[in-house]
Amino acid sequence: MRKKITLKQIAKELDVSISTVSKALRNSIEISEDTREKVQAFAKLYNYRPNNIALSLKNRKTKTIGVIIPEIVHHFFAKVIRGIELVANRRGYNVIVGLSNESFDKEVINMQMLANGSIDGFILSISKETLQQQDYHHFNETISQGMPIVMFDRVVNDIICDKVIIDDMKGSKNAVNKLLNNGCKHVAIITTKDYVSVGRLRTQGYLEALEDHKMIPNSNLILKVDDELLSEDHLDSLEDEIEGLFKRNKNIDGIFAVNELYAIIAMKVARKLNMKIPDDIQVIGFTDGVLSKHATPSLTTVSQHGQEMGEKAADLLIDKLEHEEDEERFQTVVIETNLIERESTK
Amino acid sequence: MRKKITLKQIAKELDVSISTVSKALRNSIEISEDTREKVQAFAKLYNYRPNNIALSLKNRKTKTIGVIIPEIVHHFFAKVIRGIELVANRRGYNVIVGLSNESFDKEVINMQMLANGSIDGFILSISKETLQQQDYHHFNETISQGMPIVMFDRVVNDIICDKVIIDDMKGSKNAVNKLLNNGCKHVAIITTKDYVSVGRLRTQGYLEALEDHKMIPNSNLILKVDDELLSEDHLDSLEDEIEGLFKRNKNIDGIFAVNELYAIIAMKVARKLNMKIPDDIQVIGFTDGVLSKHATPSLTTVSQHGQEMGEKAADLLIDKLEHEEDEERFQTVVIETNLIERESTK
DNA sequence: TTTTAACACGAAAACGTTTTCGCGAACCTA
DNA sequence: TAGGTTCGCGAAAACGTTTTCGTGTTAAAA
Repeated sequence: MRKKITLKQIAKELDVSISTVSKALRNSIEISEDTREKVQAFAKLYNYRPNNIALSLKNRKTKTIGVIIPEIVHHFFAKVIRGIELVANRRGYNVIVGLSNESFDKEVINMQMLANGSIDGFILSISKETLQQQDYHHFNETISQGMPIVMFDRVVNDIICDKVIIDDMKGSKNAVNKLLNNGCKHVAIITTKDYVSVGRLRTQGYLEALEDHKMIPNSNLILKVDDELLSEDHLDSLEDEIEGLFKRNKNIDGIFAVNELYAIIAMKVARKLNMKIPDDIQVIGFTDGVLSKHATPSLTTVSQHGQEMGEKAADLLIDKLEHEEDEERFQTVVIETNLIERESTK
Repeated sequence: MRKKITLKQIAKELDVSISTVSKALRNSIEISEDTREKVQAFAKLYNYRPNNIALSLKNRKTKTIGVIIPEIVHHFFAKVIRGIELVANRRGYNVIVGLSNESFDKEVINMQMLANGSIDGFILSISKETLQQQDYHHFNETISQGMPIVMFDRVVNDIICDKVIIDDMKGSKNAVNKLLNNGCKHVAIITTKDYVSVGRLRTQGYLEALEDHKMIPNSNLILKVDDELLSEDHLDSLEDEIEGLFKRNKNIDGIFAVNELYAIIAMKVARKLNMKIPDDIQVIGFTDGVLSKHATPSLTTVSQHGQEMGEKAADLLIDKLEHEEDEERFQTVVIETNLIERESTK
């Protein structure tokens, strides 16, 4: 077992000083060609690589960015990470991942674990519990210590930092417009409780689309699902809720769901009730995941461009890290959504 | 903006030495109660936290583990990461993620980026390209530098290290047995080219199950899909290939697919050809992902327990990191698969 | 030959910790 | 009072780098 070699060991072997070795490896003109070649040959032979930790300590930057997300087994977040990793790597950064698991405490702990020198900045999406409790002190503290944060998707106005979001309202408005233009007269929405900002905004988009079409929203057609239902065991009761929605409103001919799963389950229920998709009922979901693409019929959906969000977030963060100039200028980047039309709409 | 405070600054403020501050914070008995309280109060006030990088350098361990996977937008790998993160966090470790994107070069580069002091050990699953080229020097070099590796799922015998795998052969044998016991007479398999070890093993399990039932394998019923087809654009040709399989073998009444997507597409094709599932044809997939659960009909599948694999891998690695004793003993842990029966089988 | 300049290299500090060792002061024991 | 303990604290080394500055040797200029 050959442990990693250090400058000191090279210096000793070659009977020169550490400084000389360091300079020789960095091709300093201070060092004679002779010595330089000797040192470089030796270093190559022993496969010398500078120790990252030592560099981090010296430079007081780690070239590592911390990513805190609520959940990783999730198509959207996975895509975001892929985007982050892509540009981080391209720009010479590593990515540390922490999962909050939608819990406030885990979010705080994870951030503390990383904020003590391990990383140069954060990219994160806020956990549901944090959104619910509206306790953002850990974000503000981190920022006030001079560590930049870029938030994506689930953001909040109270925190002043760079943000990457989609226009949830516009995206869902487009989707609902599509349904209405396709002739739907009774479009229902399956959404979440309001404290999830994206749920609230998407509901708003739905309402605006109706308004534009001079239609009066019918509260019976708005189903606000309790988020807990997403935990695996409760899928059945989610199904029941949706079935209830259909049965109470026999005339439903369009469904807009604020996420993929809701839409898929809605389609399942529709099928069970012998409604033909898209003839009797048209369905649009949000977030383009693997389910939308491979469901039968495949699902028309609002694409969120997770990877692009990740890339943009990473670029914003690294820009901030590398140019202290515009330290105090924060931007909110809006990624355009688009409607991917598939078989669930006409 | 209050930058993070250091021992040195505390020492200066309180007019004591750095050593005293350090000891006081760690409750050393060397320090008088007076001083201790004074220091701790000050530290608390300024929210002092030891700098991780400095600790890493001093202790020559980073309490960070590096994870290299081929792809993150993938249910199975995401589950593994979740498992890794879970126990890593519980045991005081961070997780750095690198994506090889199924490329040999990116795998090598990623490992080099991390192996220079950034992490204490690796957990990884080998990229397809690496498997194809059978070039494992980067693994061996890393190991010979004294950095432990735990491999999961896609492993290879040539490398001596801890491994976490499933019994692919047994899992698929069970699945095919299920089909045969359910009365299928002509079971086809949709698998990958042989260089993907898991594909090869699963094919072998299929053959063994046939043999156990005294059935003679029919090469027409074995479809080896070129992996490139998985790249998004080629889904259509994958569908065509499967349709060809069905049309050439009108008597197929069972399908075993070595992954979820192949199974889903097979079901799609079957439906297109007006075959009823599970009456005319029964289908079983591999890897329990979101598609299997939410497809219609839902898919019977061999569950791979990704999260458990991740947890086990992390435990193995951290055990090795923290107990140098059994440094030279390596184990291969086999996680049991089980068949999740759903609507696609009788 | 003397002064100057260029050259080649080494010493040391710094990044932020922890820990070993040493040392002075105060206290106790004989 | 002399010697020994205990107490409380500080100096310094170490982890592995990079970089600034100083210094001795040699070659060029006067």
